[in-house]
Amino acid sequence: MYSFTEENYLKTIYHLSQQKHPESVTTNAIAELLQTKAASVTDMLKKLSDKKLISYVKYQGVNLTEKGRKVAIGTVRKHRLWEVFLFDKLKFGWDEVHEVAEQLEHIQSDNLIEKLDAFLNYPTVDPHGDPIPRKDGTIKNQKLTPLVECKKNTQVVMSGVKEHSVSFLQHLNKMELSLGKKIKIHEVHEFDRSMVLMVDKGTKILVSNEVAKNILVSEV
Amino acid sequence: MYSFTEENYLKTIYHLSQQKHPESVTTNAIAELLQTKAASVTDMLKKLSDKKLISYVKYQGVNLTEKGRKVAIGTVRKHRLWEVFLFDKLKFGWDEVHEVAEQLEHIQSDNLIEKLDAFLNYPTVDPHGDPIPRKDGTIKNQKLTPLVECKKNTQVVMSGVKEHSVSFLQHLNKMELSLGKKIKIHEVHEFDRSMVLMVDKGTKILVSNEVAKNILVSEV
DNA sequence: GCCTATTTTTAGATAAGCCTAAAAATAGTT
DNA sequence: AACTATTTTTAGGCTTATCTAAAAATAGGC
Repeated sequence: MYSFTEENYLKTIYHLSQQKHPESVTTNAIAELLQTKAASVTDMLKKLSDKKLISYVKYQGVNLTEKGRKVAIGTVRKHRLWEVFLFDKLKFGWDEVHEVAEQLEHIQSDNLIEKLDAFLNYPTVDPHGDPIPRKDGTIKNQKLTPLVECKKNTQVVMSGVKEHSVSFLQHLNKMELSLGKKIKIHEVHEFDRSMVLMVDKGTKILVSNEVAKNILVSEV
Repeated sequence: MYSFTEENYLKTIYHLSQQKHPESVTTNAIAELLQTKAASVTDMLKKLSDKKLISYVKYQGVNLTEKGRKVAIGTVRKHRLWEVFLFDKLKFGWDEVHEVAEQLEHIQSDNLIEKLDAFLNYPTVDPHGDPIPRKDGTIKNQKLTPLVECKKNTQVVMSGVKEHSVSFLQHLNKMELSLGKKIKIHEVHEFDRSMVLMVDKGTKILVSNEVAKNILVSEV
């Protein structure tokens, strides 16, 4: 139905319109996320606009139409289901799944996605804790709290990450921090806002403020 | 490494050079299998030749080089592993797997294929009984016999198909004939060379000569 | 051995998606 | 309100993979 490239543009516009608050998404922002040039983006915006997938006013940025949003969410759904497959079944690390899912998300077959969903037992979140859109396009967003906001002595469960970079995820691997771990905030250092955590009742570990800002937790 | 299109051309040339006997594969044959025009094929043959993937002499047809053969076999391996995944894990019918595997085979990740292979428990054949090339490029070809060559009262196991069309596979579904079934040749009608089979010691069924020619069996 | 039918290749175009360089529009500062 | 810096768009080109139509090479029948 839609090309590899069109799906990527729509997905990118969707992600950008989620972040921050913006009324509309800018050409440069799209170019940066897609690692391409602004001129190429403008070209594609015209095409997507002709196909009624976005509303686009020259120099004013873009927004997804309902039609475009459906395509974008469909792509996100496929991406995250494949990530679950790679992580749960093929034993990829959570730092490795994204790259391969970027390719798999463009496979065209509704039947495939439905069967994959069933095979994975209808997962609700991907390996990074991000929600998987349902077939009907709805997304159940459980709101997670940045670890950094937790008070001393509270007990929480690691349930997501804000930052998705490979280097951050690998850093968490080294610290043996992964989704589902029970975390008790043992101490908060005033000086640099670093935190001492007790993970799964094991040894205490120290995480920087930078790391604590990017870990998302939920109540026990 | 190689584009979607290049992989498809190489795979097609590989399949054609397996079929029949031919010293070299013709432009028209490639065009027909790929559902494209001879002129387009000529263009691509030049490019593949420049990349040393095929040996190509104008008007004389093509052959894969060792390099090209490796790429082709790699693609066949990926295709067949994905077919096993779709059939065994996602419960696709054997008449449905090919189409989706045509897309999945082009996903680029050696790691993915190794992990998929392990997850599937290192299968040796795909859902149609075709051998899955090993990682090193070798193919273990167990030779199968067309059912039509079997004598009355012999007992065999259905282990492959010669014809891969969706309509043939669906016809076999209707007859409840699938790989692994034990078949006893109960009778062979001289008149039209049709055969009466006893399948898994159940009821007797009649298969036409056309069908019997396209079913491959091995010894019990 | 020639002549015709078929196959294959060449020539010239098209569409998608990308690029650079230049022009136009917008936004921020005074 | 004007000037400058930034953003965005336009213009013109490139590559990949495709096409049609015409030309060239090959193969088969006599």
